[in-house]
Amino acid sequence: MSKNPKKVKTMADIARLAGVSPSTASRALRNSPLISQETIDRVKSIAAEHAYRPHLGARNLRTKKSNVIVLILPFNYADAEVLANPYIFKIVGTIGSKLREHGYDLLLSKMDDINELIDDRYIHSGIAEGAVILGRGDNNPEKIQKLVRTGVPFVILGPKLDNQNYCSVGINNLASACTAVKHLANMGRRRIAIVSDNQENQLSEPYLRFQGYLKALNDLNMPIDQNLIAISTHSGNSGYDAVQQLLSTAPDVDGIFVATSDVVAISVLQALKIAGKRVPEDVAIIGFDNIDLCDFTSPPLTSISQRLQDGVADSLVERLLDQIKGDKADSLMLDGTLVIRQSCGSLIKDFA
Amino acid sequence: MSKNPKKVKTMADIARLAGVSPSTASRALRNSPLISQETIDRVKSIAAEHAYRPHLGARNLRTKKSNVIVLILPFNYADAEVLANPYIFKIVGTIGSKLREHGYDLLLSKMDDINELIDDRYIHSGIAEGAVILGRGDNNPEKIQKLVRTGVPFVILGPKLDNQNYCSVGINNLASACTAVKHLANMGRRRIAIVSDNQENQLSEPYLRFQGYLKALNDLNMPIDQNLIAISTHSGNSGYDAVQQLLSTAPDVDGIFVATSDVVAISVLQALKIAGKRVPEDVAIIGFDNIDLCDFTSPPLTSISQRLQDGVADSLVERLLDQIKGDKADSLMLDGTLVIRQSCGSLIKDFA
DNA sequence: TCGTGTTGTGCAATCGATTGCATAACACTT
DNA sequence: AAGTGTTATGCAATCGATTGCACAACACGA
Repeated sequence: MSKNPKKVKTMADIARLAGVSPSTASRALRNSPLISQETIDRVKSIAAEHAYRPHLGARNLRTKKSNVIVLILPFNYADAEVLANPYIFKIVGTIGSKLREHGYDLLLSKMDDINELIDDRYIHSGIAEGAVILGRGDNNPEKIQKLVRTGVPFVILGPKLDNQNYCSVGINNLASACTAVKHLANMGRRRIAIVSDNQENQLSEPYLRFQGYLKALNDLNMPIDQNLIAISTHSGNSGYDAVQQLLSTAPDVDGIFVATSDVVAISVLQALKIAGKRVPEDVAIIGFDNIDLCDFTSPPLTSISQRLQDGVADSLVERLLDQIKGDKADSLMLDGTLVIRQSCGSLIKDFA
Repeated sequence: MSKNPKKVKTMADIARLAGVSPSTASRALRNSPLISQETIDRVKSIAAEHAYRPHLGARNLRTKKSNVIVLILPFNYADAEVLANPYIFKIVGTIGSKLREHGYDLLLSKMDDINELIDDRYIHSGIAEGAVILGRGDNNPEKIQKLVRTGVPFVILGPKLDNQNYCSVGINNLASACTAVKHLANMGRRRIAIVSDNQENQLSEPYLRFQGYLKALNDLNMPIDQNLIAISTHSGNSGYDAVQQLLSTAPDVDGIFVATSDVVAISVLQALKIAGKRVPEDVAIIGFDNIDLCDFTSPPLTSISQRLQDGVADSLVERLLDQIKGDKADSLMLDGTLVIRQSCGSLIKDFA
């Protein structure tokens, strides 16, 4: 509309055009009760006419807010393996959506060095106000404690640990794994294997899931057999190796809990078929994450939902914003939900 | 180390401790040749001792740089359908990784209103310096032209259109689709169907892929049969409906080019199996995107690679940074690569 | 000894919006 | 008419780092 909108950039320009001071213009644009309605209307209409937008960098500098949250991904950007997991993507989308409702943008980062990233590079430098950390990854407790001491607001997506002095939101990995394994047993499986990834870190999710597996067997008075334990990476083809191993060491395996992820579970499914096993007739499978694709494998894959849409994302965002406001935030741990499809041999279609 | 690191926050603090002026401190920290080596060393060691980090918001305000690029996702954050597509995630990871190498961070956004987002909310307000737009989405050419006129640096990931006056980087969708269909024909298929999504926008990728399908049939002197044309959404189960339709209107279909995405192609694969069709013996399939999962379906899915890792991401980032520097950037359109696996009935394992 | 360079530093303005404080304009009471 | 409020506005400092310009200190040749 206007001939040269390029000329009008700052609030001072708007103020000049409206015949008021910059402070009045600032207040008018923010509907300050200090300013008369007449002035507010005039300033606003001039601002609108020139498509004026405040410079958020300048505002942020003054107000010490940035309206940005860093999202720390549990891996290197270039790490195609884990990045290919649709579950991570779902997390990004769901949490991003919630944060946006509160006026926050999401900045992507990776977990090369959690201290460097959060403390120095992002928060103290004014880029972001807080962080969402997707899982503890390989970070040892000391590293997280260093982060806690900086006072940076953050929430970790993951299970709550014993004596934890920071905020996390997630599902009970141990209990959920236990539920999955017990379900396989309830369906009549007696030789239940686990496929899991690196458990070096005793506080990690893989470790907790493995403990859940052990607990279930223990509760059921079933023996623990090393031949039924296989290790995977997060790669989409690591299920092949795991199946090969299991079929050679325990050819009578009749159930597999794939604790790593659904992505690996799907490759386990394929590998079993290639090996001539029927799923679920010969071998039942349960995965972890409940990705959308579970509905479309054959047979559809039973899996544990981390309840992103169903409490976790909302609570996580709420608790992060609480901390930014200066309040303390408690951790939250929900029970995972077993979403039953055909791969586990159940006839039940859905499970409350 | 130091007793109260909290007290030292700004460059003025460092300057005071070093006994120099803030300007000298600033120059020292940036290795200005104006400052003596002795002073540089002293200032730097004091800064290091106090773990000082410059406030990037303040720097950005002064230098008018933000080192942030907005990534416009081709859908609403909350739109689970498309978000579940692992291909999008791969894009984010690959482009994010490249940008990081150049010191840029990635801010996520969605394409609710391309004008609002880029022109007002991000670039002119100083949050970001440029944008990467994942596909043209539903934006009509006028909208993109408005964006062009604002002078905002951006690159669209997608094919180059005729008479295009802005920068895009991507593969030739029409030619790639044509290649796929011709490959099916070369494998002896004579009743080749297409599953494609919304083609309302005549400049969109679905439209171009459909044109490629028509061109291939035309080049091969094969008839165009409306019964061989099915529409899908991006949902992971929309392949079911498409297959149902095709099998009823054209029961003799022996090849399907799933132009929408591999995610849909996978559901087409499942649907065919449920319908009792063997793949590739009865029906051959080719998908689009070449997602990692293609290796793990049964049979593995032949697909068209958009060459993200292989030219597209690098070129896109390079051209965006050129524009930010003030240079013009040409568009680039590569040929997609047909990655041959078993689903198309080929015996060839890989294709150069 | 007086210019003329060279080198190193500091002053103060700047980026653009916000905000504490002062004050002007006006009404209204006693 | 003087005093007390109320309402609306402007001045100037501020957030923290950067940078053009001025200038001090010193060396050097003439």
